[in-house]
Amino acid sequence: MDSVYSDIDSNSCDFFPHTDDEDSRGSPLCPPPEQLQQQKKRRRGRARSEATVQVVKKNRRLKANDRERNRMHNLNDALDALRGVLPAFPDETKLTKIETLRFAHNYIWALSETIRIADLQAGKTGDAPLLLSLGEAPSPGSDTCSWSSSGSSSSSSPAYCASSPGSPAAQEDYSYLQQDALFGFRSFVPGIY
DNA sequence: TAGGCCATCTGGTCCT
DNA sequence: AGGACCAGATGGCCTA
Repeated sequence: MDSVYSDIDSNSCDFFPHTDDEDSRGSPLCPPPEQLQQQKKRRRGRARSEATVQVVKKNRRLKANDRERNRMHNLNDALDALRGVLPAFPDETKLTKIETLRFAHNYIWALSETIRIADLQAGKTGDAPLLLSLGEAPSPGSDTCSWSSSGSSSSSSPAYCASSPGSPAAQEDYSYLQQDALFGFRSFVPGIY
C-alpha cells in the first residue's frame, strides 16, 4: 500500500538518521557518513533540532505501525482459532470475520439451547440435569440474551440469532437448532447480517 | 465495473 | 512517555 511513507522511504536517508532501532546492514534509515558530519556541525542549530523532532516522530510512528500490525495479526490468529473450533461448511469457504463472529454467537446459542432442552427433558424423566453435570455453566440462551449487546431479556434467540426460529424453546425436536447454526447460516438466513 | 472484504496506515484517546 | 486500543481513510484483490 502506498502511504505517506512511500515517499519518505524512497529517500529516507534525508529523513531518518541512524537510530538504535536500526541495525547496520544498510538500513534505509541510515544516513551517509557525510551527512552525519554535517549533522555534527549543525548540532547546535535550530534546523537540526527540528529535524530531529521530526525523525523521532516518524520513528515513533513506524514503531506504532509495527505494533498495530502485530496486534491485528494476533486478532486474526484468534479469529482463525475460532474458525477452527466452529463446524466447517461443506463448501469449505472461509468465513469472513463478521461471519465468524456471528456464527460463533449463534453456535454458542444453539449449543446452549441444546443443553437447556436436554435438561428440561431430563427433568421430566428424572435424570440428572445436564447443566449440573457440566458444572452449571451459564448458558446464554437459556435465560436471557443479556450477553448480547442488545440487552434483550427474552428467552428467544440472542441479538445475532436472527437466523434462529422465533420460538425455539417451544420446539420439542431441537436438532434444527444445530442444523440452523451449522448449515443454514449463509444460504438460508440472509437476516443474519 | 461495482461492491465486499481485507491489510495497512494514521491520529486520537485512554491506561500504566 | 510509551503502549494498547480504536475508528476512519485508503488502496488492493476478488467475485458476481
